[in-house]
Amino acid sequence: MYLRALQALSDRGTPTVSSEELATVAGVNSAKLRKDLSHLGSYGTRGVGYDVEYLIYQISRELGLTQDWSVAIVGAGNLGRALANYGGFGTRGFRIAALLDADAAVVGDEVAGLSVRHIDTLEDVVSMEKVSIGVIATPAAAAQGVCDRFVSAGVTSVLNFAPVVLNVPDGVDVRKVDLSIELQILAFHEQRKADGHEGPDWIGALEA
Amino acid sequence: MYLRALQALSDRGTPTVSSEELATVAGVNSAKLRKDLSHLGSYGTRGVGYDVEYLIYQISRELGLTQDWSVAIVGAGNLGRALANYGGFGTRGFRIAALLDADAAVVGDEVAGLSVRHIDTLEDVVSMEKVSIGVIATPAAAAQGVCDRFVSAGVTSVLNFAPVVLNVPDGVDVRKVDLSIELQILAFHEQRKADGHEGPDWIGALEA
DNA sequence: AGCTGTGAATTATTTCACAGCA
DNA sequence: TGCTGTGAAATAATTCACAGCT
Repeated sequence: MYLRALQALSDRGTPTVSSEELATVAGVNSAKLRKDLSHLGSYGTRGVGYDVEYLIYQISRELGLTQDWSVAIVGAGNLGRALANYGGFGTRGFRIAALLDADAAVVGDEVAGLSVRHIDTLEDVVSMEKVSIGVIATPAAAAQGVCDRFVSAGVTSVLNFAPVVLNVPDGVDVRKVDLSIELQILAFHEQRKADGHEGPDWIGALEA
Repeated sequence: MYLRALQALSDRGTPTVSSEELATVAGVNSAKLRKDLSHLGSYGTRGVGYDVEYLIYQISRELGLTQDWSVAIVGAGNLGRALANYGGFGTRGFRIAALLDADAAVVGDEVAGLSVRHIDTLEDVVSMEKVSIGVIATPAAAAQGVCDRFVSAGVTSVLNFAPVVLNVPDGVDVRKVDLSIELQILAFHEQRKADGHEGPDWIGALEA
């Protein structure tokens, strides 16, 4: 969160920022921001604030973004292609090592400078390219199988876009992206607007 | 979260569930689950548990998912098409009312049973189809312009996939989906595994 | 003077533990 | 007996407020 706010400031050429300013941009209290940042170390200067570039570097380092991570995407449908073309990855320390698909008809297609490879090469790709994160952008039915292959090939982090819950052994991290959740949150707010804002007062919980 | 867990139980045909079971599936403490559900009302039965279907209905109603919401997607690139084809929407109370694009070359394409319409019809689409949520799946440069048009057409909820921060007037909700955030979280865990789990102990904060 | 870093105070969340109902 | 619903207790997160550095 702070990193994104800082990157926006950096793009704008801002050299330093106070906890007050950065907190406002990030939408939190300035004392909380200072306490959070203090966990990383003392990177601010009293009377001045934080050096934007230096703080970006420190947060990036803490988050493990100063090294490059290789990512393999399985599923070269619209979602897989959208992900491969997604600008945010390349510039944020992620390298798309390969785009794989089970359908022979799309194998060989050029997407984002990559040639789509057949799913049978998954194990080769993982070991050759030292893939540490596997992205599953397949139909629901294929997801668990792909996940199992990732895991046995040694991948321990999986990002799942398929609408199924994946079973994995201990030590493997799975994150599930459910695109309808965001719509549900918007619909909830939309309903509240229509209701004229009456109703229970525990809604703050959803703001995050 | 509870809704998704309940839907999984429902798919499996489970008729009732105890707070203990549902809490385990959802990954929380059972007392917390009971307290959360008690905010909606007393829908459980002592000695038995919760009726899965009834609880799904009650939560859905509270979240505003029992009415149908019309959604317009702008941007018929890979991401827009992936969203239009995303199974989760139709079955969860969201109707894709239209898919719009500025490029005349894609206008008229058939995607997920819809014909891609030209961006100039945005205002017509919003009023004719009573669109309450606008989805922006355009390149970054076009996003703010599309957002402005949504807002002046009366849309008060926007889901933004473009990697820019949108400016909107008060009363308009924007949610930004940043696909690289999920990778960053995985990379962070991946780094910790590689480090042999030493390091600061405030990492729990990222688990959510 | 202007800001950070941080103990102390406050506020919120989570969990315990059990009364009471089916 | 087996569970929910919920006060009370414990724990955690946030904010205040200010000492101390530049």
